[in-house]
Amino acid sequence: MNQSVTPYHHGDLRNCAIIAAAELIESIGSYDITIAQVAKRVGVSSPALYRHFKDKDALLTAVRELAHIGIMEYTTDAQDSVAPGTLAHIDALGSAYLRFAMDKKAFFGLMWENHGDADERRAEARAKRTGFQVLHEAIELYLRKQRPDSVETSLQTATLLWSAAHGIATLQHNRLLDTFDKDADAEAMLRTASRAILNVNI
Amino acid sequence: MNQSVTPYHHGDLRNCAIIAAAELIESIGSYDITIAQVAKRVGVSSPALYRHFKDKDALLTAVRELAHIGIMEYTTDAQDSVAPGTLAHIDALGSAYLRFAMDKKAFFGLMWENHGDADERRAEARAKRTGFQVLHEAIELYLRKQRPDSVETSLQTATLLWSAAHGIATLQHNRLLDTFDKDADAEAMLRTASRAILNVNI
DNA sequence: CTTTGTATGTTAATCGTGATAACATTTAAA
DNA sequence: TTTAAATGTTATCACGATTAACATACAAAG
Repeated sequence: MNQSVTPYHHGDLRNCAIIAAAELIESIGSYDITIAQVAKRVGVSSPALYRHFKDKDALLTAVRELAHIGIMEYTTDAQDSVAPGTLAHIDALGSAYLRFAMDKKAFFGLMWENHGDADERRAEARAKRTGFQVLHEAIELYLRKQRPDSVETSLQTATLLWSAAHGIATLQHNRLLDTFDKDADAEAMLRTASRAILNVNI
Repeated sequence: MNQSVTPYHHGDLRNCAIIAAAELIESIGSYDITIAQVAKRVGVSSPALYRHFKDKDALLTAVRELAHIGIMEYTTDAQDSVAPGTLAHIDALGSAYLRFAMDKKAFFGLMWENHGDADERRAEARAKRTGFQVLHEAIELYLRKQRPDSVETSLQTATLLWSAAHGIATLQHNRLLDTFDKDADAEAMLRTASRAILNVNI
């Protein structure tokens, strides 16, 4: 006869908690959230979350995974409209990175926090490497076509370009680009950097 | 007749607290410190610190100022041994930035946390701009001598080079350079980036 | 079916930490 | 001196992360 309202067992608490945490982070624009807030959002008591996450950091690590998926979506979308291995392809990847950093500020910040135990760290490093490889392949393809004599430097070039993109994204994220150059345009900067590093005349 | 041991009034608590906090941060390699730890280190009760700092963040902001001074020292030292406006000068500045990031990991991380109220933010932005101007001047001088037709781009160039340096420093700080390219060498990367962005043949 | 163990929730309680309140001691100015 | 302003001290709070102790549901085994 019980109308089965809010059953004792949630059924999918782990996933719901991760999503709730992500929504919360997005809505307040900061990853400074509390377990209690997440629990409340899912409609469960705080300690319940500890059945699914070792500690608060483990929950945030799970959210970081979502963030990685999110940035990967931006990346994938960006690639849809460009020809593989072109300069436009590389630009699109950079642009996607910068847009993710600005659109999802809190997630972007969270992704580069490094906490968590050794295993979590390893898993994250893997996720980042996977993202990196997309850029690496685009650059390798580009070099193969345009600068075949420089193909063997593709890894270093990709690492350098990622660094440049990351630096621009991070400084913009901290509102420092404006501080240095009030007319700074992150995307234009990255295009300039790409061309310089790929040694292409504008 | 009192042997004046630990007088009631400390005398210079504000400064001592800042230094104690900095030492603590350096010693544990993290800026995740507590007011109580700092108070204990100075030999005073926790609430005493609140007579000198609005809150914990205000203390950390003060430590950040020290960090800015520290990076400025690295920068100044770096300039001593190079001729102004040369490529070597620019390299030296970049190298100083990277070395500070690795030598003083916790401080470097702390410097880019952005918390604090509006005033504190403004003060920090000013400090960062001051540091930036050192690079900007070096680049302007360099361009004036080597690429006079590009002098008017000095601000954009400086902003871009800072971004590259920051990206490299940050990724190295997070152990990601190794993840992407196990043979990555931060200083070499930055030199490559500088030359590419300044459009100089190696 | 029931029994029973495991998974998963709940409420109560602990503990660390930032912050404030209320009170004490110095210092310095009137 | 007397008094006000600074600067310390010892309670105390509030909050948030955990953990403890207990409760309920589900699922496998007899």
